[in-house]
Amino acid sequence: METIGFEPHDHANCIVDCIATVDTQCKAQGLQFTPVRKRVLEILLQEHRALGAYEILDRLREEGLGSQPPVAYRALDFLVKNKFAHKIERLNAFIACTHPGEDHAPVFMICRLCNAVAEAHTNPTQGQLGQAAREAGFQIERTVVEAEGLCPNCQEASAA
Amino acid sequence: METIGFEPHDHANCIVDCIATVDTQCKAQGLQFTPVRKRVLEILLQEHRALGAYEILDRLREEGLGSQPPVAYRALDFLVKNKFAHKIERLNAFIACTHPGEDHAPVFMICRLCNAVAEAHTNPTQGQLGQAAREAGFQIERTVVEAEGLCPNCQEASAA
DNA sequence: TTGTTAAACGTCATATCATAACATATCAAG
DNA sequence: CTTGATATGTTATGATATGACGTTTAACAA
Repeated sequence: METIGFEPHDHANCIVDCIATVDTQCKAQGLQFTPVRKRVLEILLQEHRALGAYEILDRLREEGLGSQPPVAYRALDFLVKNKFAHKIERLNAFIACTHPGEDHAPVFMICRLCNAVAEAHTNPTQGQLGQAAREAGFQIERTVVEAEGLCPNCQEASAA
Repeated sequence: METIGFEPHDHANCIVDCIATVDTQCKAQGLQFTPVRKRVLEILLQEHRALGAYEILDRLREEGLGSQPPVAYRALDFLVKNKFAHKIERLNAFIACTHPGEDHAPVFMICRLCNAVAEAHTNPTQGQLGQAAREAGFQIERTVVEAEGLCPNCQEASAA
């Protein structure tokens, strides 16, 4: 289980790499990685926090890439559907995926102070949720797993 | 780990019992279980599915108990804050708790066909989410765990 | 009982999040 | 270079949620 989000890292590189990976995957799968879609993913990648659709729309508008809500929502739908981004249900907001395109069941940790969001992965059929589902005879198709609390940096800051 | 929601049960009784339990707990904790709050909980208990705030508001309006959104939202806030009800983030909707007042970390299974919602409990600090949090140094305060899929009844129905 | 204060309620207005519908434009394949 | 599918631009509206403020009610001490 690896987690990306709270530690410092080579951010410029992470953006470039991620865009390149998605580009490759779109070509391989016959998906159109259009300018709006690419720009939305770049905007998401620039922050390791969740952005609301209208925050994204504001930036697109400044750049002349679209000014109406459906423009942002359609790009986000594309990214989410293809697992290049995720929706954080608790925040009604979106975040770039740290493992673009891989079929996975993400788990999020949301810092309530700095709004950073870290993504980790689990196997949904294992663990307590999987056990509860088996006991209930429930067939899981998708999972939403989000924890709110304090990231390591903000724990230190608030202890001081 | 016990789960309530997909099996048939004595529903009238479950409503009465739950209201009585909440009533007792409110008295013990000095909370005001007002008519609007009680009625909202009853409305939620009548269904084992999640109801939107405006669905609840519609019913309150029919009964003359309030007609503006804040009436419903304030009652729901009270119920959620005191763990007498939960918000299902994935649906932006609310459901009565099956273990009113107990301090617990609920887990939900949402049937995408019949919209039934079952609640189970886990220990958030254990399991894969707890492990991911420990590895990341993240301090969990609240969790949102929701699975979407098919309940036992709808699996049978769709297999037929 | 009454005065005081905190909590709850009624209401209006508005903020925030999201999509339906339809016309136009672009792209990939035959 | 046409055709069909996909993507975009735009208008309008639907759905979810909260801020603000005045009034009412409840809890409680004097």
